[in-house]
Amino acid sequence: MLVYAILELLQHKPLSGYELKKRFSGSIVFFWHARHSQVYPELKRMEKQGLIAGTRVEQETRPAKRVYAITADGERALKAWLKRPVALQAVKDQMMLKTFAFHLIEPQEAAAQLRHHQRLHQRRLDLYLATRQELEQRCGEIDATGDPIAFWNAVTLGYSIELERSYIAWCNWALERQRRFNARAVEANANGAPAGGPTEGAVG
Amino acid sequence: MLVYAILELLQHKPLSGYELKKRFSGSIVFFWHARHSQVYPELKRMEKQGLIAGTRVEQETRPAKRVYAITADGERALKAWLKRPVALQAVKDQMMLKTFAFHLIEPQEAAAQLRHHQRLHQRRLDLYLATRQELEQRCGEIDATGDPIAFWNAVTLGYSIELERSYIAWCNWALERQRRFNARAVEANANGAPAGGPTEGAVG
DNA sequence: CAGCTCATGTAATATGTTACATGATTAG
DNA sequence: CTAATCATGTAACATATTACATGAGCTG
Repeated sequence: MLVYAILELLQHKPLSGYELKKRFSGSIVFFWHARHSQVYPELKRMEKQGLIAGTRVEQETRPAKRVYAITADGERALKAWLKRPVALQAVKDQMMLKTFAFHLIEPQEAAAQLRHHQRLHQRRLDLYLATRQELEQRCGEIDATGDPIAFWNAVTLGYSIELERSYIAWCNWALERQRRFNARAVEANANGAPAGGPTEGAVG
Repeated sequence: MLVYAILELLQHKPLSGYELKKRFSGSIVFFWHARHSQVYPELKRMEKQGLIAGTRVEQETRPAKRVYAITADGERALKAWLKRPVALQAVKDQMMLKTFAFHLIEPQEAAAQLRHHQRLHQRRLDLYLATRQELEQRCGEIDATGDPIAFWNAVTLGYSIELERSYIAWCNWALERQRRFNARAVEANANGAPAGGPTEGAVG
């Protein structure tokens, strides 16, 4: 997949490994990322395959760099991939893995984790919203300008924003449900009834 | 991470590698998964570390199996991990990576991809909803029973469901936006104005 | 000259996927 | 007897992270 992420970035304009790495901290990083230790070897492999072509570029004030441009072969490969249907991706979510076992820790600790996580996602949401503002300022009303690059950029950004909002809303919902759950448990305890042991078959 | 996923599953009851693999197709698979080729070696490593203990169990009608139980050390490790705050996870989304470059393919092809993807997520949502129904039937009104295992199971399931709904809604939104975008482009074309070239700086 | 950014790499390790491989038992 | 399920593994490969390593040139 990294191959295609790189081809996408080079399709806009030729870039060096270092510049590519920085683009992976730009808008594409919202749904794909890579470290330079992965990018440099990948560029060499791609050049050997003929998907990209590198040229050494001397600079006046900075050290020389190796700039890669996408080739005709590279563009064909990219377009072919774009047309192949994606399979459903498996979800991997550490926070959910933890939450699934929150019955093992104290309720207030679980709540703290949820609040902490909510703050992190709120910060990320703020970043995304700022990015969208920037995009809109640079490109104006996107539907009006008719620029398809800006258009699809806005569409993916819209997804990223929705995702963060979902996460934040889920944290709120989970906290609220937990409050109600704990209140009932305390109430049941006060009435002398046990709070309920583990239910066989809840998992699986 | 796989270590903790396995510890979580073994915390409920001892399981063999084969049974574990199957649990990874149960409710936990909605946010974590692993193949048997990863599970078996991991179990050996964990046993060497003393987090779990395996016993050979003979069976009457089936081949013998090796059942692993969590140890006191394993439980400590699991609880310690649960209390450590999670870092924000990087998003990796193939569909978004593609969508970001949809300006390179025909609009109707892009739309087909979006519709296809929406169908896949709808199927997954249906599975999740069925799972929730099952859970509610088995455990009754969860807040009432007071079972914390079932409670957190329901909370994570709620997230999975929300996630799929977000994706489906996003597909609809993207398709609708694309229709409007294309309509304007056609209109602009009819008026003799070009539909707008690539905008420098839309990416980065 | 100390610390920063630019620029590019390698090595060790960890994680994850696909394919290969084996053998028991059961149901039809 | 044949296909399916139960049960467990290894090997090769692909992907990704962390740490190590170097050196140019600019800024204060």
